[in-house]
Amino acid sequence: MAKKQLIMEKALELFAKQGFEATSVQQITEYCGISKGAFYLAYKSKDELILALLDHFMEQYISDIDYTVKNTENESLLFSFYHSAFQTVQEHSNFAKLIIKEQAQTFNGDLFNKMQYYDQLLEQLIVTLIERLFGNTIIKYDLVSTIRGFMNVYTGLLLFHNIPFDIDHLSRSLSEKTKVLAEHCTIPFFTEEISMFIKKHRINKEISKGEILEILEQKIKELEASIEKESLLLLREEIINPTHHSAIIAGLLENIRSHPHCKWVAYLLRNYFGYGKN
Amino acid sequence: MAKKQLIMEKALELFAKQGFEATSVQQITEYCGISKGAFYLAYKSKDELILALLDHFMEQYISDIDYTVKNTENESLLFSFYHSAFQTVQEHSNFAKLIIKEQAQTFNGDLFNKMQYYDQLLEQLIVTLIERLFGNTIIKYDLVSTIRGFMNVYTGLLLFHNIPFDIDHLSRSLSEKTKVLAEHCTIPFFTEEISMFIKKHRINKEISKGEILEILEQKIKELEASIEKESLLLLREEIINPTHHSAIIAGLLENIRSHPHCKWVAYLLRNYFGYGKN
DNA sequence: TATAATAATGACTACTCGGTCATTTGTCAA
DNA sequence: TTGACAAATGACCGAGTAGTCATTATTATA
Repeated sequence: MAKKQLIMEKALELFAKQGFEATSVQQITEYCGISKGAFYLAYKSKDELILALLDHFMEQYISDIDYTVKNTENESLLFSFYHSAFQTVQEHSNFAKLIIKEQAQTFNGDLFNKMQYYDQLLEQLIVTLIERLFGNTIIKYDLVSTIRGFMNVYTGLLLFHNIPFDIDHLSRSLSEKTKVLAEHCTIPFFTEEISMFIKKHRINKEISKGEILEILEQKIKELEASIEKESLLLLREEIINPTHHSAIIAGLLENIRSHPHCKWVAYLLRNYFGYGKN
Repeated sequence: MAKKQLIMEKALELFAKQGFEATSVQQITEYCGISKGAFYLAYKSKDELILALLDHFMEQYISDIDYTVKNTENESLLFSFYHSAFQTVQEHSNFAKLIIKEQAQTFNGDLFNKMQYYDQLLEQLIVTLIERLFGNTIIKYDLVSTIRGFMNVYTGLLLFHNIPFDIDHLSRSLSEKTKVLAEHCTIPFFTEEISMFIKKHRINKEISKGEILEILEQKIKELEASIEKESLLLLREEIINPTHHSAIIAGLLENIRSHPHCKWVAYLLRNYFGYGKN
């Protein structure tokens, strides 16, 4: 599906410049050098393209950060977290621009739900990170919001001013800020009550064992014979009939973690098997 | 111009729900119970309405915060700043929602410039606030970004989750966080170099004496005889031919500061006369 | 080379948008 | 009651939209 990829890449460029609404299918097809019909052979609609685009990048973003968080010692955890996040932002700056611009502004129902879903995944990641570092501090949920605030603001600067940006330095600065807040703050805004209230008003989309198997199945079909495919097959067996040592599973997950098409399924499996340094 | 006001209010409701693009003039006129023609008698175009709306609310927002900052002792300055900001957000929640949703996402040139302009005014306000409290600390510009991050995140929560929101408590919590950062952080991200770089890439729209006089003139025409009008007339004299004591000017500014139609001109004059507690 | 299967085309439809303007309605003073 | 002026109307216009589909081009197979 080289055509799908082409469309996605070119469309992303236009979306980043102009936004979803303001970019017409016509414009996309012209920019790709294909016909309108060809577009609709690849994607059923403009909306489908947008949703596919969102999935493609958010899955990478989340799974990259997740891997980093799960495989870093506490000492450098905050630094690595920020670094990984900003790294991905810089690599996929067009997508990041698009997300910032479109933010909550989307009124398309499906799109909104998807965004919220990935948003919650990121939040969950941050929560576990904080719990690992600071335990059940009273300002746990304040720290979550604070970290998100840092990420928002500095991501905006990174993307919309062409500053000579030193991500290493930024990450060091932000992890100091986070630690300082964690150690010295005494007045939380989020009470347990309020955070429960927010949690309740969420749609929790848990991914079931069946769904994971489905995604696994599909990825197995996509790949040709390779270490990755082998690993996926073994991991499938392991889900259906758990037999192996956790070290073996960890190794199998390691095999697939950096393959672009496997990142997401690796993320899902890490969570399924409860794998991680914590 | 009751018609203009009606349109603005009703349109704001729709914009907050759906965004600028997604709201048609048709829809606005139906919601107002007027005809399309009537709409175009009040505003030359949809864009003009949007710009007018932005001016109307941002002028209030900025001048309210400015007044608070300029008239609060250092001790409670941070608290008052946050409180004033969140207060206004809560009062004009529809407008705030709109701003958050539309954020940088706007591709209309004029609109973008206006947003950036008000953005810079707010930033300038925060900078002077920080200078007053912490002097020329090395993390001055980091604090600015941090504060903006706090405002963004918690404003989002305030608006999009119907939490029982205690603004007093929130403001106390955030001012503690800000102080903690100011006192304990040692690794600034913003070097003097970077902040200069950003400053350079800005369009600085200074408001001239002439422009202030123009705005004054117009406001004088708008008002009927009243203390406010009287004060405006005296202030105009003062600009053209400065004679009075600064205490008198302060008093005159106080006279007009809370009148909705004068807030903006009061803000401009406060800056023109260099009035403030600092 | 002939045939079947697949990929790609772009004119076309049905619709929505912002904006216009000839016409009608409402409101005064004479 | 009349006439003059202002306020308000909504059918209409041109431009642009997402999506369709009969037709044509390309490729693979026999």
